[in-house]
Amino acid sequence: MRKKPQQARSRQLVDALIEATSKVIAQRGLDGTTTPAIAEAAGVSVGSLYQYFDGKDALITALLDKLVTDLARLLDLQADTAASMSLRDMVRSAIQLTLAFMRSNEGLYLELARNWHRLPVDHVADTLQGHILERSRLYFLQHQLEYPIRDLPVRLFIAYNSTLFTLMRLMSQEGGGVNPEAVVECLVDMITGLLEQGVAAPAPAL
Amino acid sequence: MRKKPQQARSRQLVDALIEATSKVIAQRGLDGTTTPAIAEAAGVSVGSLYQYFDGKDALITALLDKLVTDLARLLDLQADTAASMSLRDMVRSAIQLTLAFMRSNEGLYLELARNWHRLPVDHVADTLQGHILERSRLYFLQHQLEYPIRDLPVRLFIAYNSTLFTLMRLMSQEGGGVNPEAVVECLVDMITGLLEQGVAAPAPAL
Amino acid sequence: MRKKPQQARSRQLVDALIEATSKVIAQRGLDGTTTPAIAEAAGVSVGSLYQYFDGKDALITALLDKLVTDLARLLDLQADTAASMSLRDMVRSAIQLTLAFMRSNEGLYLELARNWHRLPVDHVADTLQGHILERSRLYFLQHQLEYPIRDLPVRLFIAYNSTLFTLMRLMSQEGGGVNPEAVVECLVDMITGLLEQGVAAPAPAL
Amino acid sequence: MRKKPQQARSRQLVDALIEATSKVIAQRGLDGTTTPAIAEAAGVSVGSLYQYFDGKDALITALLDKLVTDLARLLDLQADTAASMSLRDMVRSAIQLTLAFMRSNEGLYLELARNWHRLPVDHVADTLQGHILERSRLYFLQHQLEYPIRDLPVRLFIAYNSTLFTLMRLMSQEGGGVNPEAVVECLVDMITGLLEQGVAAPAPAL
DNA sequence: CATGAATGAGAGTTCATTCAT
DNA sequence: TATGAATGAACTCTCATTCAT
Repeated sequence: MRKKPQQARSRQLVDALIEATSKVIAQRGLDGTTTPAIAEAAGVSVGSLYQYFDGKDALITALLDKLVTDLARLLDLQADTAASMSLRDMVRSAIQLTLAFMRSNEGLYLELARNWHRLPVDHVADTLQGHILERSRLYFLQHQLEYPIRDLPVRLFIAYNSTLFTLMRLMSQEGGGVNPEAVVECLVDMITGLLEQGVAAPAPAL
Repeated sequence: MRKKPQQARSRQLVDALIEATSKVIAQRGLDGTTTPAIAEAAGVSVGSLYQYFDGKDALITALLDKLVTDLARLLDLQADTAASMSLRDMVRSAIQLTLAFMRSNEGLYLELARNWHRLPVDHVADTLQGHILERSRLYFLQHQLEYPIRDLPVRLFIAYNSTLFTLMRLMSQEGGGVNPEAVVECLVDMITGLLEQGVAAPAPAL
Repeated sequence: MRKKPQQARSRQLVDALIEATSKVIAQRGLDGTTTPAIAEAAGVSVGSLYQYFDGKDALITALLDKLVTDLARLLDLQADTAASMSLRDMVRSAIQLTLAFMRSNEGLYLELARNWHRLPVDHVADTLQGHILERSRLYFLQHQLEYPIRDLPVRLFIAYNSTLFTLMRLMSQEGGGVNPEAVVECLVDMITGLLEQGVAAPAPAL
Repeated sequence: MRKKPQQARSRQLVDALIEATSKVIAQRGLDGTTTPAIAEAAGVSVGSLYQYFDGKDALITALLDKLVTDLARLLDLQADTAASMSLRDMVRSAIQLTLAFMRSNEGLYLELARNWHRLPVDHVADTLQGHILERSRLYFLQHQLEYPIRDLPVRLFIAYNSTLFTLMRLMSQEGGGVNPEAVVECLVDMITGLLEQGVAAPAPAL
């Protein structure tokens, strides 16, 4: 950020610009997200945008920073609720939450997830990974499962990448032959299995 | 495609352009792939490019069409080899093949997979899906597993999306904390489990 | 200037702005001198800047006006000291003073001299020219050289332009092959000769 | 230069762009020399400009490269003519040539000289310096003056810088009080003296 | 047919200046 | 009066596409 907003008005502007960025990404895609488009969506001139942000990338980074906060809060909430669930129910809950989240906000999160490799995503990833790891550790402890679970980071890495991409693809071709409910249920089975395998002995080959 | 290449030279030119497209994508990324760059890589003028293709998108479509053929052939080969394997070994073989494939060709396939949602990917997806479904059907029949497997399309949908994205992420941060071998092995377990569940009774909750 | 500063605070502000202008020019060059930068350096808002100055040009004009006063005072001082010197020593003294002056103030004067033609320089030039002419007249009178010297204004015009530009170029490529001491000494000879020729008969051709 | 012009038409364009650059500099000054202005003056679109030049700086560099060639040729011509002159006449001839040169081309050279420190001038300076040094060496040899002259590079450095800036200033305020002929004549005396001093013993102080 | 010159809309960015607060 | 938010014209540069040669 170039200048620190010192008046109330400009703090509003900064928020409006980030909000506008999210709208534009949602509506026109990441490629259609241009500085003119953002400025227009925020109802200000391009100049104002550059008063507070170094450019498009800075705006997107700011948006991601804001989202990661929201997301972490959401995850905490879900974790509290999920503490008492069975593993399977917890996984289902998490997946359904993710799906709802990606469907919300006019597809913003879907578009961001799709374009992850073009975004400055390290900070977000680290933060979320930390959150999830900690939450998982607690869950397993509370449920008196032996801990540390075998390869927990690896299992979680696979778990959320698999879930994310599968859901992304699901949403991208919704109405295109795959039954969403079936996918979710099957995904729940798979992820539950993945995590259980970290506790029990490796499954024998078929 | 504007013109159907009927002379040998024209067919060579078309091939050269598609080949050039793949090179440029691999070397400069999808965003850096410009028509002048493609023409130059093909040793042809931009004008000629437009003689045979409607534009950049048409070239990329053509490239994908070509790749899908190659891929199908590769899959067939692997399927023949895999016919005699246990399910787990077949899954491992498929995943390792996928990983090797994405690493090959100077990262072309990785770049394409990353940007799948910006590409005209429907045809590719349908073709591959058909291939994989058919191959799987055969495999299960040969192994005298009851057939039709419960929700086979859904399970396959989840299987390849999970695998693809996890491997993509793995490659994007190679050397960044995750152990590739462990991920692959864990992935093998997970996918094997996913497919087995279509055969056996649903796993009871933990 | 928009307003005449009548209160003490206003006068301080005006001074601070001019001072800030000189700092910014010295540090960022004339091209990098922007009104926001000046305001910030002065610890004032852009708005205030425009309360007291019509714009960037007015600020620079004010800076030059201030500098010409300082310069005239410096010249007077030097003139007093130089009154008793031989012509050669006086010339050397003046040149060394000029060099020191241009090196001072973090290169401000060098930057101004370089960009003279983009600056409102007439007033400065006239004032200095008057000063120098008067001082020279006095010097020659005191040293009982016949007066008026032939073409004194012309000789002085050549003298300071030659000196200024040669020193500017010298400083711009310091460490680049030319020996500063040798240049200064040679310059002293040349300028001394130039002035002497106004007294004695024109030198015969070689 | 980005692309090498392969067709005759584009070679013309390259020339037209350089020509346009010189016109724009002459007419609107270096600050007014923008890529749109150059493109318009050349009667082409901005895009064409960027096909052959990396930008404004590249165009200016190309212009300077072209000018240095012209200048060197001019200097050689003058040197041949001047070979038989007395030192004073040669100096006068050179100064008058410089003045005429700077007045030509609608003030282009004047504007370039004024802004020397903002231009990529190293190549030009080196080339000209080499030319002048070599020519001078020959001249002094031919006139059986002892060689090497004391501090020849230093004397030449002073000679052309003094001449250039004095003439620049003269032209910038033409009609403003200084008599051009008188300045030139006086300058001739000064430069002649400067060079003679490298041959004879240093002049005694007045 | 092949060529590559030419286009121009549109992106990102800067900064002198104004004006509501 | 002081502030700093807001403006917007202007600039540099890119690239998909067309079309004269």
